[in-house]
Amino acid sequence: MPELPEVETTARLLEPDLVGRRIRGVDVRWPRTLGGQSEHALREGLVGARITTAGRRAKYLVFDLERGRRPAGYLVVHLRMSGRLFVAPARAAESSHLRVRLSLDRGVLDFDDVRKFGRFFFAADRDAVFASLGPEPLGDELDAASFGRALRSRKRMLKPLLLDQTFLAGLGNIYVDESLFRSGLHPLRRSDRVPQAAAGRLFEEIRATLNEAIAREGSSFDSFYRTPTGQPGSYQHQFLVYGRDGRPCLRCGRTLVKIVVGQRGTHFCTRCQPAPRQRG
DNA sequence: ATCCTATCCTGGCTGC
DNA sequence: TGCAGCCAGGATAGGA
Repeated sequence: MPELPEVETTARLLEPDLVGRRIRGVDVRWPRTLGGQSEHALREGLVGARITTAGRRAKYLVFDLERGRRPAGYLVVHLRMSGRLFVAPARAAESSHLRVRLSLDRGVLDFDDVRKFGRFFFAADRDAVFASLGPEPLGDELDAASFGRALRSRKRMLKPLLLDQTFLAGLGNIYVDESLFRSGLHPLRRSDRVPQAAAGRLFEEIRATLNEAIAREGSSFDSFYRTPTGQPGSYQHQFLVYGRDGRPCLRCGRTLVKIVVGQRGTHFCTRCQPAPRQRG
């Protein structure tokens, strides 16, 4: 599933083909992909604009637009579960679940999305879109001490808290499970009962996990995530716990387990991640 | 404040 | 073989 590393990879690989391109036309095949925005508004925002950057905020792809050297809003895309964004030659065959196509001055930008959860829209104001997002785990506004303070300021289980994009922006189910295992923290531990040393460890393991996943262009273990070049990522080969329930822990050998927390499959080792005492 | 559930969706899988 | 039913999951909304 596209989380921070997959979105970062998508932005990086799209950049050379997209930056400098001018948008000529907009073709919407599944209107709900616009998330309530009208097709007219999308067209008004995009047609004639030039793409000047390919970046990421949390799990959103963000493309700066310009008209005559003046900033002119943003193209914002969220891949959600199964979205794929890639540049193709203008006459290439359409992918099987095409939702939006932008005609460019060179080729097309296609948004393909099997499950239709993805979003693709124009935003005049970037802050309005991202107002409720928490800090970037790889950004410089956060360090181990402030992350520890943030954990202590909440009274939630670690797993749902780390998935909460208003608390920390960019983690999803896979990288939360991996980071908790690497930190030796049980997913049901209460955030305000994590000692500072362990909080600092968690912070560093989150960053290390994300950086390692970016270096391998993300994780591809089902038919969904592929980079814009169509290649799978390779971080799935590094998974320590995700999807490994029933198999031995690579650290201690105990059989890994899977439970459901907040309706999310949660994978961990009962020995390496000891259960919290009493209720948290 | 936090938790829980439902919603959106489809393809792939299980079980009969 | 066919088919019904279930599952995965990011974000969000509404209720407890």
